[in-house]
Amino acid sequence: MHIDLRQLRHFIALHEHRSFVAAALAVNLSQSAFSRSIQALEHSAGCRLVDRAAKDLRPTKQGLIVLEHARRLVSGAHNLANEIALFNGLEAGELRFGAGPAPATWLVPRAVGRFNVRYPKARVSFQVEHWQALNRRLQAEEFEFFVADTRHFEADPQYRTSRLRPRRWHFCCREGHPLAARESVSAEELLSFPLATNISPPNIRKVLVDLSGRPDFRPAIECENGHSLLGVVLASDAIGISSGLGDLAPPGQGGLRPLRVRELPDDLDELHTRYGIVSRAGYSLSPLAEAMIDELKRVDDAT
DNA sequence: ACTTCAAAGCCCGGATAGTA
DNA sequence: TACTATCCGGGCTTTGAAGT
Repeated sequence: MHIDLRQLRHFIALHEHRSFVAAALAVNLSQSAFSRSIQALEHSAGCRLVDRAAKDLRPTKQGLIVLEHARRLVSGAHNLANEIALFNGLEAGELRFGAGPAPATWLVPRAVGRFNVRYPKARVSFQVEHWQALNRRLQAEEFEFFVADTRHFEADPQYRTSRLRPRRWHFCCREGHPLAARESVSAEELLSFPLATNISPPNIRKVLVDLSGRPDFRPAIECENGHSLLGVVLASDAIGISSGLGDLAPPGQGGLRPLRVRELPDDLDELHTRYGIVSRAGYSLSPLAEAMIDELKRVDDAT
């Protein structure tokens, strides 16, 4: 059987998108070229790899075997390219990863900064998105890993998760805010001000629903960009959420002030972050990805 | 040993037929 | 109607023979 990595990539894309049209689009091919690529792979294998009679285009038994090996081979090829780049250009490879809004405000920029000092020739691009979009990109092999809340992935054998230190998050307001000087505030007082936050993390959503008593609670201001939200908090009377990753400034520096809410016990599990590194199980990471994860863990440990 | 060049092969996109 | 398969022509790459 002749092994063609391009065809294997196409087969993986077909499995992920479950549509010739969508998969062709994802790999930048026309539908006809994509269809022929899958046919050529099936011809090489000497059997059907996709059950076209099934509406979800599921792989046949042979297709599942090919898929399993295809993932390993494609990942191996990527790692090989990166390792050769490491030898040839002294860390001149390319790394792409993703980050959730909260880690992207503080942890990721610091780690990327340190990484760049260590590997000045490496090209790094990271994208900040909601966890579902991060997951889509991970599955499409656009990312090697992402840094985000790991709750959605821990129990799923398709993923490998590595937890960072849990941190206490706080409601916060600007210095000079009517609540800033208070030792503690009630939920009612807190919610009398507009809330500017992202409610994607399930723990934050649960706390807000419990505090407000409303299952459909929505903040007044929502945005995926953590920096923008904290900017709103600094420029208004809105209440925000500091991620516990170093965005609170010492008093007197015009930064954000944490607010203690009387109804929330300090040991409440939902008040702690569960950030971590999420990658695909069964895929080894490139040396650059490993190096970036090391930096993320070092920055996490140092703060 | 190296270069040139034509033929063959491969892959592509567009158009369209066939099917559920 | 949406989706996959096939036909066709164009462009690029590879191969191998011929020439230097």
